[in-house]
Amino acid sequence: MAEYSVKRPLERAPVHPGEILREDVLPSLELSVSEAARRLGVSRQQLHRVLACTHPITTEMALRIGKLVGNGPGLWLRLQQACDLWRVEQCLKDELAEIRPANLTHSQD
Amino acid sequence: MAEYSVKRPLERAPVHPGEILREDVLPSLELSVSEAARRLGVSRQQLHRVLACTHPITTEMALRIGKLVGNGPGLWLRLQQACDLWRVEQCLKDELAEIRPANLTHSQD
DNA sequence: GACAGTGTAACAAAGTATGTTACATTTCTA
DNA sequence: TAGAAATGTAACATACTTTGTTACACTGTC
Repeated sequence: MAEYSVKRPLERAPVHPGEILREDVLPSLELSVSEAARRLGVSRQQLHRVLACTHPITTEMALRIGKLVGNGPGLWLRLQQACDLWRVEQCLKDELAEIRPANLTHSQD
Repeated sequence: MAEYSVKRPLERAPVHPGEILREDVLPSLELSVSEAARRLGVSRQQLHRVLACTHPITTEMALRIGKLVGNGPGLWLRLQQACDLWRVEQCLKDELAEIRPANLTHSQD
């Protein structure tokens, strides 16, 4: 049986939302980078950085893109969060290993 | 009938995750602020800022807290994201109103 | 060839998360 | 009651990050 939505450590980095935006969304909307940036109200370079996956989709960016695309900010934020989580988890692996989970000293009353 | 999980603009700010941590989680674990900070590997002041809801739970913080509490980073990140979204949406309301949703010029082939 | 779109880089500016230090207040305890 | 520990609060410095601006080279297309 398949293990649906089982959370386990990812072995590869999640897809950056900028890639989806560049590969799928903008082409299907027939929007150029320049025009998309203009309509989003950000600079062309900033959008380019996101599409090149060198910069994250911030909360502000997610709101803008969600409005332009029409699906809201949720999807873009979730994708970005997965990327952040993976990256920070790598950097922090050693430090996290030293945090001992706290257990309740006695059951709730 | 209740409107389960219907996404509509929130009229009040969501609860900051620091409040839940301070009011419910740390007390039930019988952890003082100082000891929790020590076990999390952060400064007492930094944890205090989170508990006082003046600073956000970053991805790094969520990983630390999730490890200590035992439930993983997801819950804390979702709560924080809701706060971020609400705050940025307020500040950006005027700018977002000027973004016209892009519609497909013709149906997919 | 002119021109618009794109990729890339360097730089500055603004914001932010965090640690450190300091001090006052509260709470526990011996 | 005196002292110690925990807490709330503030100021400061540091490092990092997001963003805009400017500049330049490289495509395409008309």
